[in-house]
Amino acid sequence: MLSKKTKYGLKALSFLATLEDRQPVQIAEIAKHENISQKFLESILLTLRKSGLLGSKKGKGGGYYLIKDPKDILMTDVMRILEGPIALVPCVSLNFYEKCEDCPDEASCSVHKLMLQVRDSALTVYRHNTLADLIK
Amino acid sequence: MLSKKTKYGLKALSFLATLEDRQPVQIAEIAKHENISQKFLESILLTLRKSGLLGSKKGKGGGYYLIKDPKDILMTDVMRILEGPIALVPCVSLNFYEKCEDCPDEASCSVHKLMLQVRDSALTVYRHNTLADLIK
DNA sequence: TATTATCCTATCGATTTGATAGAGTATGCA
DNA sequence: TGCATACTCTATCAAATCGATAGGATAATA
Repeated sequence: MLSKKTKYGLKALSFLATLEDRQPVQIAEIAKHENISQKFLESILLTLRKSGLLGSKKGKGGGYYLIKDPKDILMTDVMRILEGPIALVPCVSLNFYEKCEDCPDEASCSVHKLMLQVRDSALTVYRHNTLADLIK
Repeated sequence: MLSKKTKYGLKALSFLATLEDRQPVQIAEIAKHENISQKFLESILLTLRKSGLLGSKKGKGGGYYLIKDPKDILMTDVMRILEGPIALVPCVSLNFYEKCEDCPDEASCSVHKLMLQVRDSALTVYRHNTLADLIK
């Protein structure tokens, strides 16, 4: 299941992408527009800023804004920042690899074999979608 | 993330599928072979039996066994039984559909659009894999 | 200097997860 | 019949995660 963090983050990014200019938008405005708890959204936007997708400005006239062009923001990056691993098990993760302690041999593991395919199919989707694609 | 329930369930099914005959196999034997907590596995096998994938026999010489041929057991079914929805959000689920309360219009929702693609790509994988494919 | 709006940490209740305990029930066999 | 075996079922539990909230710190604007 997709976490609400990811869901809200995607919605916030999409909203910012629909705006013509790149002027800062207040958290309150985004939260209201997307029906999201403002305080919860605060922490999400902070994550997105720290990972380099958003810029921010404090004080009057401040808010959050996209740093890059929506067509240059890949879903692979967004998903990894918000949701974490794209793979369903750590032993098939490219960016968050971990060995299973109960599994003696990955090559002969049926779960590994299946989840490798699922990961690749998801990766294909995320690699072919930018933020610009989502708001078309 | 894949739950351990699903992971263990898949491993148990795979183990049973590798056996030539369809004689009952004790929980203890499966648990030992796959390094799984026996009590936890008990509840998983019970689920698989109730959903029609496994048969069971009580008493001496009892245990669990596959009812169908491994090549007739689709991963779509196995995943839905063990893990639940294949979709990452309920609003794009075929078998567990639920409307998002915060989203006024699915057609214009960017999350919906992306998750629809992810669901379809995962479905394709699960539909093309049977239990027989996993143990090859 | 006052106001505005992000930054950051800490906490909290609810839910889920993985695991365990133990009594009940059906089967096979002597 | 009686006993051993192995699944059946319910109840419980600790730990982790999730979604959300509170409140003060910090920086920018006017």
